[in-house]
Amino acid sequence: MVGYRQIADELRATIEGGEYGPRALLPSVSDLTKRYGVAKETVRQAFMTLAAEGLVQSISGRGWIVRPRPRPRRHGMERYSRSRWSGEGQPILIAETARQGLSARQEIRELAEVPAPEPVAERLGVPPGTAVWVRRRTTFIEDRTHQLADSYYPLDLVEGTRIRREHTGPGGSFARLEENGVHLAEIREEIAARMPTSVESVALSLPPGTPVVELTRTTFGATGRAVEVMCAVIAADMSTFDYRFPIPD
Amino acid sequence: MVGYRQIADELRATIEGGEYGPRALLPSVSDLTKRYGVAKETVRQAFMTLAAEGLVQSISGRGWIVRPRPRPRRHGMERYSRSRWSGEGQPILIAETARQGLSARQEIRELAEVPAPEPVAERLGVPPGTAVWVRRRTTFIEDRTHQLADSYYPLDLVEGTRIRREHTGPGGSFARLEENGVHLAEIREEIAARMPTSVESVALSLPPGTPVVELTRTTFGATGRAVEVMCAVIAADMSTFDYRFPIPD
DNA sequence: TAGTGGTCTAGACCACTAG
DNA sequence: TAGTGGTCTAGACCACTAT
Repeated sequence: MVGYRQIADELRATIEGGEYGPRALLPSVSDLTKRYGVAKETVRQAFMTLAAEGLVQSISGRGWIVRPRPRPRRHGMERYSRSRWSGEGQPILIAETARQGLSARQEIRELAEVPAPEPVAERLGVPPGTAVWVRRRTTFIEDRTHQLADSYYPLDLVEGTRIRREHTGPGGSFARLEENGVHLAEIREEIAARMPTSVESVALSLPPGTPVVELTRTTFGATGRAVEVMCAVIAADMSTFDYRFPIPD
Repeated sequence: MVGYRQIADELRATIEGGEYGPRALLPSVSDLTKRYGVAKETVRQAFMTLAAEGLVQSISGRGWIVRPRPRPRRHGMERYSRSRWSGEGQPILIAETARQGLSARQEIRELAEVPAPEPVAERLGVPPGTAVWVRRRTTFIEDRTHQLADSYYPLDLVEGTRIRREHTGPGGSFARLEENGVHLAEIREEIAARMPTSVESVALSLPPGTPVVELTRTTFGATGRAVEVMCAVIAADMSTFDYRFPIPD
């Protein structure tokens, strides 16, 4: 008896064998029902299995195609280089993508004073619920939604600065923090991966079978104080992260 | 008309609302078909949707449960500290998990001389296809499969060392490389996330809806030569990665 | 308009678990 | 043995695309 697994396995093998390139139209469901002598739902389940693996994608009214793999953008440590954002620099993300020949833009979703969520409070070193300033923004690369990023700041550091406004000015919020007397010294990045919630899936227009990377960045001043915590949710198929460090003692 | 999306949305809301804790048994499919007045397959599709999000999991003969989220293991840079593996140390992974109060073990899947795959050759700085030594191993944490890790070495560095054997001895392969005249200096880690292939899914016994993290580690000697490339595939729900670094100039 | 996939039904048979 | 989910069928109706 032919089952959906077998059909999925054979389709997977032919795709991975290179017979169908990115965006190539696969045999239609009704073709396959005839070829295997099974019901339509059985073939569909095979396709759904591959979709959950991120291998294929259905296009309304056309059929199933091999899902194109976007070339991922590299997030290296050098994107934080002081020389890029001090002086006349641009915000980090925009500057960094421009260097890679990609267009990028961002939209502010919210600017507000909110109680610090627990993971943020912990990293800022304040009691949970302490009022903090949040900038919630959505960034786009080549007009595809790329990440949802929420940056949290202690209130005293953003008081009277352009961090509270939509446009933070040349060099972005890093430059504004330094103008406000904070010398930025160190970055901590924590990375995890998971499947998106349904809200994120819509907001990032993720095809089924695309995980997200959760990046939590904590920025420290020279005194060791945490001055910013950014929580970002990033489409995994558009990103790789790159770190270099000496072997610790 | 009640569709599978609506049923999925309502189930998701009650789960996220905390009504059902980890491993709690959800209402059965036949309960829900009665409650919503729909066919069995419709309810099943709702559950399948949530399974792909990693929220629920079916248990044969029992029903659908809320999927427990394993507490992830933290991979910090300090796991590479020289003091941990020089002298009488243990291999890095085993030592590191022991510090976190977890049992770990590893099984060697293959020890062989193979042509370097392209990504490995590129990082080792050799032409693709150059013969290299590979150690393929599977690691387990608390007896759950945790990662598939393949380490590649230039042949001249493993000649006559215990890196070619199943047991590399105290301090693991890092210690053996240093004995062989390489002073280890720097680590590069590249991280990406994706859905597992079907092979990985079986090998790591991943529940549906669990992504994997691809970690590519390159180890450099003091002269700048790449002396090891490790390609690891890790269950994402068991891992977070943690980096700290000074803001570059 | 013909062909594509998306959703849903009502019922069948299976393997597995629990009492 | 009764209840659970897993798979499959044959057919229905829908929205969408291409021509």
